[in-house]
Amino acid sequence: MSGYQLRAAIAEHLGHFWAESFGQIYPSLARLERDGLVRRVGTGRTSGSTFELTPAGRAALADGLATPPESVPPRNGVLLRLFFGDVLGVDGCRALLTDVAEQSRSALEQYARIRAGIEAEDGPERDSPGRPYRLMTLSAGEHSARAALAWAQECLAALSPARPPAAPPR
Amino acid sequence: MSGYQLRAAIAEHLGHFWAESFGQIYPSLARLERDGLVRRVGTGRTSGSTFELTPAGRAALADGLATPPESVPPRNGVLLRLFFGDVLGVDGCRALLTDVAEQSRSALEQYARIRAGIEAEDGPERDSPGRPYRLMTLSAGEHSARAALAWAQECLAALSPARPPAAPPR
DNA sequence: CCGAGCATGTAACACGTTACATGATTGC
DNA sequence: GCAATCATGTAACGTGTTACATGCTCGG
Repeated sequence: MSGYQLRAAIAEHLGHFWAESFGQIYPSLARLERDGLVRRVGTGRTSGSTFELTPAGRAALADGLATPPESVPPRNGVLLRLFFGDVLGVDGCRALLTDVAEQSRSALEQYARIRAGIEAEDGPERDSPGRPYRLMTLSAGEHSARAALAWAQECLAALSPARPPAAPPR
Repeated sequence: MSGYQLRAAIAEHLGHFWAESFGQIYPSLARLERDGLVRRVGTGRTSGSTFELTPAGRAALADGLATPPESVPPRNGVLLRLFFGDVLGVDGCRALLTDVAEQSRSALEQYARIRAGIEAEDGPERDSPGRPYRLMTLSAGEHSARAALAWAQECLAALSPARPPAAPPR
């Protein structure tokens, strides 16, 4: 692939859990070529060149995948705001939570479409070695979105009714 | 609080979803003092000085909390590795997933302890305005950890016997 | 007296994004 | 011809981490 195609492929297939910018991709591609891990293989559809993994590159990939993922220090802006909910105010919290719920719902819809697409696959695609793993990453998104939705709804329920019920209008 | 105490408080109370390093805290504290948002209030237990929010600082805090949280581009090392599961190999994937399951379980245990502590609160603590919000952030961790655990178990089940992965329930 | 914890700060470094500059090709 | 898309790369900037340097004080 070319750098451009690579970015498009990453956005399409890994979009839910990974992102790369051009500022990362092009220098990386240059470094990989210098180190003999990818090879410039020809000119693409327009003017750019496309790359492919060398055997050494494929080995380096397997190696990199085998290293344990480094845990990043967490930074959840929603939870931080909610933790200071008494400073933010109930309305602000509600807005935050309805947003989470909405985003979770729309993520779930998108995942359903993707799942339908994968499950409709037929022929050689159906037996591709990567298919089970695509389904697993998809399932991770589904679990995570369902959990976020359930949580947001639970919090909204806890927030909405004033526990001591006000006198109902009559 | 002093910068040191601040870091300890963040690690203790926000540890599941936020982290700050000294390299962040001290320069920030200096900037906040320069801008009149915090005030140096005295010497702490040993030799350092402690700070408190000024009224302007409290207003700025409320303001900052009200701004919508910026969404960070996702970077999930586990899912990235799993996506390339056919390159990584089944054993590597299993190791990844058992790790997720283990970490989720231990997180759930810790959350249970924290929940017990909050629910055992009595007297003035029980009516503190921040209490419901502490419970909400805790609940977020619980939902998320449960979802991660369920997902990991589902994937492990799909991986262990030579069997096509079943769609998750629901 | 000494080690552990409290406390402060800086400097180097890595990372990653954004914006910008530039240009080729293709379809209308 | 022109807009959209494909394509490449760099430079500035911000952010955050890590490691280091430093010193106090309190309990044993």
